[in-house]
Amino acid sequence: MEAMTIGAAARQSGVGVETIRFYERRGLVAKPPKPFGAGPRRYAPEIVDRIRFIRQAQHLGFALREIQELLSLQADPAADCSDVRGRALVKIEEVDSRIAQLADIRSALVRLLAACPGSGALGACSILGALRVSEPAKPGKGGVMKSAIVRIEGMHCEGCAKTIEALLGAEAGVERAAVSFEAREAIVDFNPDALDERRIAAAIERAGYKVLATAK
Amino acid sequence: MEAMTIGAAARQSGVGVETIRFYERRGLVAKPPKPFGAGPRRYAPEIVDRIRFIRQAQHLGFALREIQELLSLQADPAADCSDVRGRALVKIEEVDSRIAQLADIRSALVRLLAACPGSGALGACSILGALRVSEPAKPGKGGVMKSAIVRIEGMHCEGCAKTIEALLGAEAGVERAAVSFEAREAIVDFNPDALDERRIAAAIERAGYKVLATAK
DNA sequence: CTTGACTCCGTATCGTGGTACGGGATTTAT
DNA sequence: ATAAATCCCGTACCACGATACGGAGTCAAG
Repeated sequence: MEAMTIGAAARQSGVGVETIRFYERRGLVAKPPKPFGAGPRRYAPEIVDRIRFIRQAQHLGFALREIQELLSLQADPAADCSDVRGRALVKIEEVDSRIAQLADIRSALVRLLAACPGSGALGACSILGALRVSEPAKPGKGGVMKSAIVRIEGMHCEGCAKTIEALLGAEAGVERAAVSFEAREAIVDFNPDALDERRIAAAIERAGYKVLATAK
Repeated sequence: MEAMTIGAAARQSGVGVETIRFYERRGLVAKPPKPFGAGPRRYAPEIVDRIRFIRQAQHLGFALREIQELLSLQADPAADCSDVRGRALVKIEEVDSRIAQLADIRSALVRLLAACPGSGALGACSILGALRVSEPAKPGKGGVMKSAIVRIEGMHCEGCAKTIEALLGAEAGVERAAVSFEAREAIVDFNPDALDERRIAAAIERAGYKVLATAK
């Protein structure tokens, strides 16, 4: 196996012909020179290794642009192993933050599910309701901040208080939320343009607690 | 605030004008009819709610196509809350599998890092070497699995236990995590190449609980 | 000497979620 | 009255990683 056509190279490296051409256009692999006269380009077996390298790195979450850098690093005599190590570290951090982000999404979804009655008319669907309510809330755009004290019934423990706090904190327009299990109340600072007491109460009730009254 | 121009609607819902037009093209929001004679289209205030709904759902990981379905569901008198619930469940599963995939990537990267000398010539770089060779270890390929029992302080209720469990499950390298509120402990099976007890403890403490000790 | 398989090369298309541009009409503020 | 802001509408473009298409050339086998 000394030199092969693009089709053979594609089969050996497990990608499509078009993909190799695509990598050539992107500068990830070299395009062999046209043979004298006519005939197909001849690919050296190293290209297969190079393509496998690319696919491996992709599996690890590296983008083609980053793989390109790894490959030039590989060709650079002045490059040090710590350069590569650094890139791996950065990638781990990226993966971590993506995971954390997904974990947030997950817990928000779980929260919605937990508050959902499970069946019945859509008008009462707490999931759709939660989606309807919230808002992006501009960060402190000089808008007046309002404060509400909400009495809550049905908390069992400090953990419930924390749950409600997190819930309120996630609500759009809420600047700060403090829930006391002992005092059975929540103190919520919020942007009145984005939110009102009714909505706050609704958010708490959606989580399965009872709101007694709100005071300014 | 009865009807507004597209610009006002955009400001109120926190998106750009172009985005609203884009949503109109995608059929996510209705395009108000042109007023008789001349003048800008007039948007009803409901559009703001609808756009906020869309953004909220996006935050939860729903694609625009899926949001479109949620919106039609909302308009469908025959739709049931359980339909919505089902979609949320599916989305959670998607999020979970994406997290699992990222966890695999993470542990592969960590493994590479662990084997890396940290500096020196690239020829000897084990990371590049591993990429050159094929195939990252498949999960459960005889890799030793370790088990740890972690005593936890600060759980208030069964919900706390579930929280920690989900958290640990999302940690890279964790194969299985069971948290008992009654026993005040977590049993974690994990890949020792990707993780150790310190990291597990750190993950739990990050969530606000206290770890007492770990035993093999 | 024809058929089929393959190559070459440029260009177009996909899906995802938008953003940008440009020219003309109109509305609002001064 | 005029300038600045907005609106309208179509179209083009961004990243990302490919995949598809079409017409022409080349090659080996039957």
